[in-house]
Amino acid sequence: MSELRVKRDPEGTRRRILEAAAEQFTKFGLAGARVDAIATVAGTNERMLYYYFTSKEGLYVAVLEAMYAQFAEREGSLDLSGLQPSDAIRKLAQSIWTHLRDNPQWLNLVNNENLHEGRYLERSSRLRETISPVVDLLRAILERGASEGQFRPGIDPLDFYVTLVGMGYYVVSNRFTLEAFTGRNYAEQRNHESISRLHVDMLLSYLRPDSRTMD
Amino acid sequence: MSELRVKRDPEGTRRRILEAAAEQFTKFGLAGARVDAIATVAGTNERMLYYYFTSKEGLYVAVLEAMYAQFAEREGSLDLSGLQPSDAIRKLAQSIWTHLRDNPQWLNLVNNENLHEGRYLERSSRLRETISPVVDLLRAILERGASEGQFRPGIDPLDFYVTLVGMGYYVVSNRFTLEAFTGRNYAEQRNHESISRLHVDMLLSYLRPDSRTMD
Amino acid sequence: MSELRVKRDPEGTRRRILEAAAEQFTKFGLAGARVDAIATVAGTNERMLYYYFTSKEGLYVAVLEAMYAQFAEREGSLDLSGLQPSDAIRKLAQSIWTHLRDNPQWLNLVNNENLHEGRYLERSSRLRETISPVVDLLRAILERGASEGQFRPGIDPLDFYVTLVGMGYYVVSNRFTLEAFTGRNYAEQRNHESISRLHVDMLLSYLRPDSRTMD
Amino acid sequence: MSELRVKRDPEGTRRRILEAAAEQFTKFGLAGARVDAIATVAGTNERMLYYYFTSKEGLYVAVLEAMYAQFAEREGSLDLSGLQPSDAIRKLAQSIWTHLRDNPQWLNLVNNENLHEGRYLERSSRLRETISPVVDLLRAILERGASEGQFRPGIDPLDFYVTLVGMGYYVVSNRFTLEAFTGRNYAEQRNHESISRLHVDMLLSYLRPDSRTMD
DNA sequence: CATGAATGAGCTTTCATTCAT
DNA sequence: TATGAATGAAAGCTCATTCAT
Repeated sequence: MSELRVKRDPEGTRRRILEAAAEQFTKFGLAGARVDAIATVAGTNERMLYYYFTSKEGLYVAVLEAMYAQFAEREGSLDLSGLQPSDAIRKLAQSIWTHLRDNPQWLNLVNNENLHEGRYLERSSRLRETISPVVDLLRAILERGASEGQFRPGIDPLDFYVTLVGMGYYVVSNRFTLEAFTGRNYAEQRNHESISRLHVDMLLSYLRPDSRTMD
Repeated sequence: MSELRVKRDPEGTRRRILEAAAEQFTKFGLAGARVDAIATVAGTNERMLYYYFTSKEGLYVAVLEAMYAQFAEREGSLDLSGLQPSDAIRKLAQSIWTHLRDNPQWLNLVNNENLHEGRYLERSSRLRETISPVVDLLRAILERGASEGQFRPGIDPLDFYVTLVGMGYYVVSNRFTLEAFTGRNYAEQRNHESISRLHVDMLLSYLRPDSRTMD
Repeated sequence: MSELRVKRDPEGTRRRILEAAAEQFTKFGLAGARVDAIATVAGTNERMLYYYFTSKEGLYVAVLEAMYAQFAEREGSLDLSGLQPSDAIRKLAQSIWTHLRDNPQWLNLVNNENLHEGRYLERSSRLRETISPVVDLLRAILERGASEGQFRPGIDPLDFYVTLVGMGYYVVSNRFTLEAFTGRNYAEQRNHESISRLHVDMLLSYLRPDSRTMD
Repeated sequence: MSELRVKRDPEGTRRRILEAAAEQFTKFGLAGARVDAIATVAGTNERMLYYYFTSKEGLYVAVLEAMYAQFAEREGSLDLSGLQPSDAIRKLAQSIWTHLRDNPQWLNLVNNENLHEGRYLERSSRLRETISPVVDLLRAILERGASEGQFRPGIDPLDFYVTLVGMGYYVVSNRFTLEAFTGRNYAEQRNHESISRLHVDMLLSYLRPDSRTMD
């Protein structure tokens, strides 16, 4: 917006619309966002929005795809080679949680998508593969840990991954209602670190081979 | 709707509006819900909605209050006396998770409230006390477990509670996006039980006094 | 409103509604006034308003009648006996102008009635006689002045009366737009007195028998 | 309305809306006028009204400005050069009164604005200068008349102007209530001429230098 | 590629009024 | 006599979208 405007700049216009839409959809949801506001923020007019994305919903799907792509790229570039299994888990968790904490708008979009029962996600093509690399990575770590006798065997990597992500997701996504009820703001550095320590502890306690005897 | 309609029934009208609003707000969010649809579902006309709740937002706040009250009532009535500490944790977790899984609309409302950064929750009065009874209960269990040498000492009950709730919350709230990416539907009995088992295991592993040496 | 409320007080209720209606109609006009606001100000409910006055328009007509009656009563009680013709004119004018200045809301009502082309005034019965006593009074003064050689003869008392009233009416009724354009506020004592002096001068100059030669 | 419609005609659309609004606001006042009716009369839809004028009130202010501008233009083009002072007064008065009589809707708008205590007039910018040219003109006439010994000296031109305008304003603006009470219709040619003669006589009688001795 | 003008449907809200007790 | 509950119509305004240039 504040950047220098070129007269005919198709790619730039498209990109600015997408960025503005991302901002508005994450702030207000699909129903709450205004086409008019998106155009204004993008520094163009409503017509262009339809020119490039066909409809409000089309634009919403485009934003969804872009954000998932961005998220996947970030997770895919994680290098855990040469680490002890427990350290690898630690680093993986911290990486994901930090990313979530630093991109809370992203969570709004995901929540919105769940409100719509995933309808728009289905509409998009390239997806499923988005998540698998990280789960594969995790599977490898768990297997290595088990074979080395450090982790308990037989853990489902997908459930474990979902649990790990959920720990970071919940405290960020629900930071406002949580603060209202607990008086504790989990977006604050101190509180976030403190509960993250708890979460790492919990994950690693669970992975210990002897802990299994308890249940 | 299908219930017998009495001609003059202020309490009934009010209640039906509230129920219809709860349904619509949880389905579509504050912005997405239509006043007109709420009135129709409630079997009355739009005017009554303003008669009883002043505005759409006023109605939203009323729904929010009602749902939180309902949630608190349910959690408050939990009886864990006479149970071993670890069994008490198990029962508490199962109770909360079951409740969450059976009331997914409730989570939509909470997510919506987080989208609004908790603005409407602030507007309501009676709150904070809603959560404390359960946390007090949990604190007592943790202390008893620690004094009996079964749990590690020094655990923050609030962080532990948030973690516990979050485990159940995340898989239910995000069931649609999770299914899109993992192919696994956590609303299904089998998957829900399986990951719940993982979560209980994890909580109890963490609580074991010797697990602490690991980190 | 602030007076002591009796439980069953038909006359009081009716009177309070009428007073509240007068206030609201003069402030906002017929279209702008709100039935709901009238009831609130009157300290009763909307239903009573319909009980006593049938409709909003019925109430408006009642207010109109009441205010005209009040105005007529005031003018009718004027005693000009024993005064020199020119002094009688002076006193008559001052009396009317002061009354207008002190009851600007009344003018709003009259303007409103003119906006409606006098439709509601027609609906009322006892009227025409309202004005005649003052005009009769004025006619008598003019005739006496003429027969005594102080006033020019042949003046139409009705036109003269209309002119006289209009002088006071215009500066009060249009005080806001006049101030916006002239910067002079004719509701202020000083300005009102100054222009009133001009008006009296003008009326009396015109009445002088020799002034007629000029035209 | 009945004119030929061009498909894309921004200026025309804007103008037609303004004209329709002027008609409706003068007929029914700000509160009484209907946005829907304005759009229909303008031969467009309600949306365009907001497109060009932001809100109903915005449109009202635009109408106000347009009508004042029109009024000012008309008065500004008056040529009184080469006339005897008394004839100049006569011509000025006749010009203003005729204009008022021929544009009674304009008076409705002014009355409406006074009902609103001039709130919307304030909102507008260019104003004060609207009236001054005519007052300057009048001041010059009065001074010339005084220096030539035809008029009494020391007359305040602003008060004199207000009085002059008021004479024409009152009988037109209040023609309906006046007819209800006096039975005389001042919009009719005969009656209007008759009272106008009285008014001119009165103004000139007052201006005569010797009339001043009377008071 | 870009944009101002135009549209109709639908939104939340308010209105005057009537019903039932 | 008094009042809370109920209503339908319509108000002002906003929405996503399309047309014409």
